[in-house]
Amino acid sequence: MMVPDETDALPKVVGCLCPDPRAMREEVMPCDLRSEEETRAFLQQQAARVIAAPDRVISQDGAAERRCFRVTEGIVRLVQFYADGNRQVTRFAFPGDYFGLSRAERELTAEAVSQVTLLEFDVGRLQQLSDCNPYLARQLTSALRANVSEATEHVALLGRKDPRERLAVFLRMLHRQVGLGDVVPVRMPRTDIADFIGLTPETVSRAFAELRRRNILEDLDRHLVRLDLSGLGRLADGRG
Amino acid sequence: MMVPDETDALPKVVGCLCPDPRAMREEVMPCDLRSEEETRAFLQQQAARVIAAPDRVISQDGAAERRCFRVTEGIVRLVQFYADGNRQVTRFAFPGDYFGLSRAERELTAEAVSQVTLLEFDVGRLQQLSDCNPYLARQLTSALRANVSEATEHVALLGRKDPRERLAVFLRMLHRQVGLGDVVPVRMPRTDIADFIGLTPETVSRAFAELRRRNILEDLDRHLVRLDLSGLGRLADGRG
DNA sequence: CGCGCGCTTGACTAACTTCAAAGATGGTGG
DNA sequence: CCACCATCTTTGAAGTTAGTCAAGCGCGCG
Repeated sequence: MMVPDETDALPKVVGCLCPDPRAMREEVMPCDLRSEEETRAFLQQQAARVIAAPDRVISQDGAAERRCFRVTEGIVRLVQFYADGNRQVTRFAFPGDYFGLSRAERELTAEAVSQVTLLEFDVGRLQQLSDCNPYLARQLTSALRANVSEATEHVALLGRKDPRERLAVFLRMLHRQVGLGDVVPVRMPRTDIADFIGLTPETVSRAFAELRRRNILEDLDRHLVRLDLSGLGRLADGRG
Repeated sequence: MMVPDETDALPKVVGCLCPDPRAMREEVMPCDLRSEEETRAFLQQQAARVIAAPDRVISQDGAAERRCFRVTEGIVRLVQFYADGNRQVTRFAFPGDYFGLSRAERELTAEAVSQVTLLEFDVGRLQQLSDCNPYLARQLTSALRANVSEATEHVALLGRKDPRERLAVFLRMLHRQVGLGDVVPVRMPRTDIADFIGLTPETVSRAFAELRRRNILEDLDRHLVRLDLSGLGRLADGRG
């Protein structure tokens, strides 16, 4: 759903600027915060806590115009639904990740993959706060940069790779975000992986089989795999 | 190419913070800038001017570790090269766009599509400046948000769409960025479009033919097309 | 213990890529 | 000014690969 009026374009700087914080003196000013810890604590107060059970919708299709979230626990998937019933999983958000910072992400549907807890913010408010607090400002730009990096890698994954390579890149991303040594918990179902890497669940299953056969992947448990990281990297980079 | 040490993670806030700009008093402080215009002018001074002829490399494969750019004129493509000779065009940058703000983008190769002029910055320096100048800070976060939105749309394009739909989404993106009414200049060659939307040049050509046949697209000139925007939108959204 | 859901595997089909060649286009030099 | 050449684009035919349809398996839950 397009919302042409709401863009990511440069907004006018209004409200709380650093040198001029007199307007809202009755509350604790973000300008007064002198450390990351204080900033974090202050943010907690600004946020609403949200809990969602697996497969529940957290925010729907742009209905939450101005809300963004920070994942505290669990995994969230951001999904684009198409008229023909197809889905595109655009992103998985893990603990610590923000989502909804950009317009395009707010137009997606956010669903809980696992049991999830979140903090919910108003984007505009967050932006205002970050004008006068460099700690928050850096946290937001950092989140956005990570977001761009991930999306860039996702694009590379989807563009010109065969199923094995796609799965390899996906598992490498997963490893980077939630890996413990060479062990990675794979909590999302095959259908979510399929809609993330642009394949059908059947093809994903075959790709898993192929990685097992090549001894790049070994199942430790239903939702836990051990990876040969160098082999995985070679495959992911198209040198496997 | 992975550079594990250089991440998009939250950096420590050091150097120029708003309330404490005493350290570097001999030069004009960004904190002193009171408007977007002054900020823009100041930035110009901070930047190196770069010119590149069509198909010339602007920055290679992460060699420019800390440099980012702002396009002044022309079109830039950000490309990922694979061992097998394949390419993925990750992004086209148009006048006004920044690129290289995130780690992943700096690891790509930037090439001129057309004759190009750019401003070149040091990312860290830009970050520092933005700590004390909310105008610049907003410009950067705005650029990053736009970046995320575009990448998100690109992912949706690549995931679950047939060639006609991919081309439709691409043309809609192009229209949004450089369109004039229902006319859009398409300056990049078919091979670049192909590597952007994850198809071969032949398939792109066939997709163009299909759009022409459906009267969604009409050639005005070699590099200029007129679009039926509503038809294009339907097709792009999978309702065509 | 049995049912349901998700994952896996197999056979067939459809779609995109590949390979090949002809048709435009623009730039250069005679 | 026109002809020629290199490059890019379009079109056609054959080949691969992932999608589709269908059935079987296994794990977890009631």
